[in-house]
Amino acid sequence: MGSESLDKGYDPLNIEDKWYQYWLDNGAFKAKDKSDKKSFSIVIPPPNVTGVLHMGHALNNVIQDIMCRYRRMTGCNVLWMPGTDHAGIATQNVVERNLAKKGRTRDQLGREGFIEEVWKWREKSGGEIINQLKKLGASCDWDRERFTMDEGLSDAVRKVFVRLYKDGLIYEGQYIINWCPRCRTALADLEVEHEEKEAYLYYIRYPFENKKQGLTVATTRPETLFGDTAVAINPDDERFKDLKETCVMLPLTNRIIPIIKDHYVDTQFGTGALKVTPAHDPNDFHLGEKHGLEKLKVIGDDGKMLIGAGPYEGMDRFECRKKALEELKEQGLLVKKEPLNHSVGHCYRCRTVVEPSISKQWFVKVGPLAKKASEAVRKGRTKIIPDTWTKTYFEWMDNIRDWCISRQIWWGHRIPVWKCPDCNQVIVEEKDPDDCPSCGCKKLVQETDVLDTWFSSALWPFSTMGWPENTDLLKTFYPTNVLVTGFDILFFWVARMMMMGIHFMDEVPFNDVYIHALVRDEDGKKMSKSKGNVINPLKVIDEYGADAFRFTLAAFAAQGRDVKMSESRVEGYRHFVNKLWNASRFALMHITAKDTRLDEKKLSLTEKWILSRSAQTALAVKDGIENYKFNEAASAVYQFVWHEFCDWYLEMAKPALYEKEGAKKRDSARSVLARVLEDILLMLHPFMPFVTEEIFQILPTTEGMVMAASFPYNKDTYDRLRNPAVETDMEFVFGLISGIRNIRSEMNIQPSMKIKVLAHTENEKEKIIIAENKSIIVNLAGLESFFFCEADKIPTSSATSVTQNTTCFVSLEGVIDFDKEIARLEKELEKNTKELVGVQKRLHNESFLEKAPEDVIQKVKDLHAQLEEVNVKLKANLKRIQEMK
RNA sequence: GGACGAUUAGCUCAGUUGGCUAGAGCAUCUCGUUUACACCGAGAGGGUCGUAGGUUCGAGUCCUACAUCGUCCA
Repeated sequence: MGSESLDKGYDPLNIEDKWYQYWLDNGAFKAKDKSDKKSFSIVIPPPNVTGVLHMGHALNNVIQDIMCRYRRMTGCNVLWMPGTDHAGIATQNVVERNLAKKGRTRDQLGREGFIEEVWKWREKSGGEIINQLKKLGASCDWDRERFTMDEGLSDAVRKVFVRLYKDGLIYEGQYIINWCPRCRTALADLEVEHEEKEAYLYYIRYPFENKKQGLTVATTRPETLFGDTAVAINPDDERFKDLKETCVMLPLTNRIIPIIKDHYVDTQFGTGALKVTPAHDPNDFHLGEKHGLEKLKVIGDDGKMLIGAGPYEGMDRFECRKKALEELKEQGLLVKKEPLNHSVGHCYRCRTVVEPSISKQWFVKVGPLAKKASEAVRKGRTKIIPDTWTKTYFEWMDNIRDWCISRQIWWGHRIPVWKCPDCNQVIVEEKDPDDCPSCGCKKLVQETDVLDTWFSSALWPFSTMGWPENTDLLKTFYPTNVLVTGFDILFFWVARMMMMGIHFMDEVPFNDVYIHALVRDEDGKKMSKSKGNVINPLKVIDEYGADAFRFTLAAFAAQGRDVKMSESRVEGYRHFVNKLWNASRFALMHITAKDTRLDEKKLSLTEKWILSRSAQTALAVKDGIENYKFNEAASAVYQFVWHEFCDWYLEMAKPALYEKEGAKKRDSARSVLARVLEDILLMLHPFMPFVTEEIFQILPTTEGMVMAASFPYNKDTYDRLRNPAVETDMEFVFGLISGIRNIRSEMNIQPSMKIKVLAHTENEKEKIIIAENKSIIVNLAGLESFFFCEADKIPTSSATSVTQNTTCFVSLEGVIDFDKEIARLEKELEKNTKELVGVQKRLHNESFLEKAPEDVIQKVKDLHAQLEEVNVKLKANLKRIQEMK
């Protein structure tokens, strides 16, 4: 299926779609309901059906995909369960807006007609995000895709509601809740976003009955005064100790309200007198309950004033604030106003200022559920990573308030509660009842509210696997291994899944929760449409390819730190994809189908070295992915591929590959090249699935698809190939080459000019390494000749570089610049001396020798010997050159 | 007001249980088209690791305080 030859540059266009389809056709993403293999499962955080792919989704799903692809390569039966969420309020808003364009409203359609309209919308344009996830390369088991409004999931929702109700964990009650006057629905506490706003604190005088003086209260919301049913003061407040009056007159009305005393009142804030509006403020609500005050609702569900506001009835709440203030001023009751910053709650779906309002709603009593969910994390049955979020989780769980689950919208799971109009019987059942079980009345009325969307998403880990049936899927994959999510829905979703999972499955929904960072713009600002700093992931994919984009996300996804995204970074990693592409192109010029046999006993130093490094890198990638350190995995493989494989190994292998050292060496080089390249493709595949599949399929030495291949780490191979001694020897060779290159560069010797170098060393091992790797040094340092020389035959007119015990003399006859060489050596000597002094200081410190561990002391001693050796040689070289001048 | 996080090279960030001569990428400077790649190669410069104390033989790493920035909660 591969192309016949590789183009000079990598072009992701076409290639990506081709392989994605190929994987689908081959069922590569499919999970088995039952299998002998080890299972690994993740449920996707279901994106809103209204959603379009943004950077947050991209990061979230790339991380999941990396893990899933990796686990498949280690032989697991992997389930990545995909789906979308019906997003009650958001979806209803979208469909309503569409209707409005046609000049229609949902009320005109009626409930059933409107819901039909929503389903039509969903068929046509809902779930576009699923296709976008495919562009990313997400390897979800798409045949199992679920939607929270599907029949099966809806049944689960109903069952859960009924059971919780019967367990006494769901109740209906008249409470103060957060009301969005635009969405016309209740919101949970969590769904309110607080924002710091500049406003005024108004001081309003509430006169005593004799119309003299009175109490001055301070408020930011004067329009609520119509709902005041008391004024509260602190009984300990000195200012009011002589107060005789028990009542005040409520301005702009003719009502008289009592003065109550309560320690709750903050004597520091405002005037110490607090207006109490139980129907429109959560704190006042509790104060009202305590003192048996009337709860007078004066702001309607549409945000307009109710009859209690007298002449202002029907006026918008903010307009009323303005008008009421004017009137108060006129009457001389507005004492003063001062600027104040305070936080104002906004609807998280439409940004409208939320109105705390009293209303009849359904609640989940979360206390008992939260306790178990909290315990599960405390006992380590679920681990939150990074650990810092654990504290946040506990804080929320331990101070949790009941969860308002009813929403006054139409799109969602309708609450399975019926009331009998005749006998007021409440019926809560899984199946729609025909008649009242107590009086037989047939005109039962179903609750009109629907459930909070998060109520159904809380069931996601088991409802998607077929619960309440005890399916094979559940047996195989529940609890899931890990949940990957952003911290913004830790409470909304993760915490609630924990509660529901434990309650209904008797088992936590996931072993690990990995919380990743937020994706921000390059200045670290949150991306938002209004700021105009949004980067569209699909555009990035179009321009740079999904592989480059994925690798960028992985490389920047360090734990606990936000990802700052900019296109130039993606561009950088596109270069990496291209580098891999070209290295493969080079390899393909040499490798044939026969080059699969690797004789590990007949390898050269460089071959042993690259195999050792490859083994080490595979381990680093494995560790990185398994420990959620994706950036470490990514950078390990990046460093290896670019700077070890390409920069060193390929260059060193060229003479052998071009058959300058005989057929045997050529074949060995070929098979090592084939092997290492294959390992690279395998370890890169979780990060860059497309380009690795393309190359893998073209390589003559590989079979099948890279997606189904085995990850190149296992303990036996690692122990056999990893060789630290070889790495040390190789580094010595690199040191020699770099030393000579440095001289070439500093002395402005053109790369095309071949030079003569002599080496002197007293160290036998170094002599052997040099002799064995002579041709490599000659090639990579651009030498004309390279020989050993004895101490008495040291060339005079040469620049020198010291590597361990070896000194290289770079012959510069006629072209040597003595001053330059002296300066160069002095600089090196200075650096060396500085280090040497530091090390000596430590070795002369008795407490160091006494208290430091043995291995550390030995290390320092070795280092000292090394430095001293080099020091002596540098000095000698310097002296010699100074005498020459 | 409470909680958490950040502060390391010009920029973006790594840096395990303290053993470091503090790393990488991008950017900068010099040289160079040698048949995988100029989306490239070779070489170089650049940091008193936010500030002040403390613990320790030894601190970028641990502790305390402060400063600046950011996020969440009230």
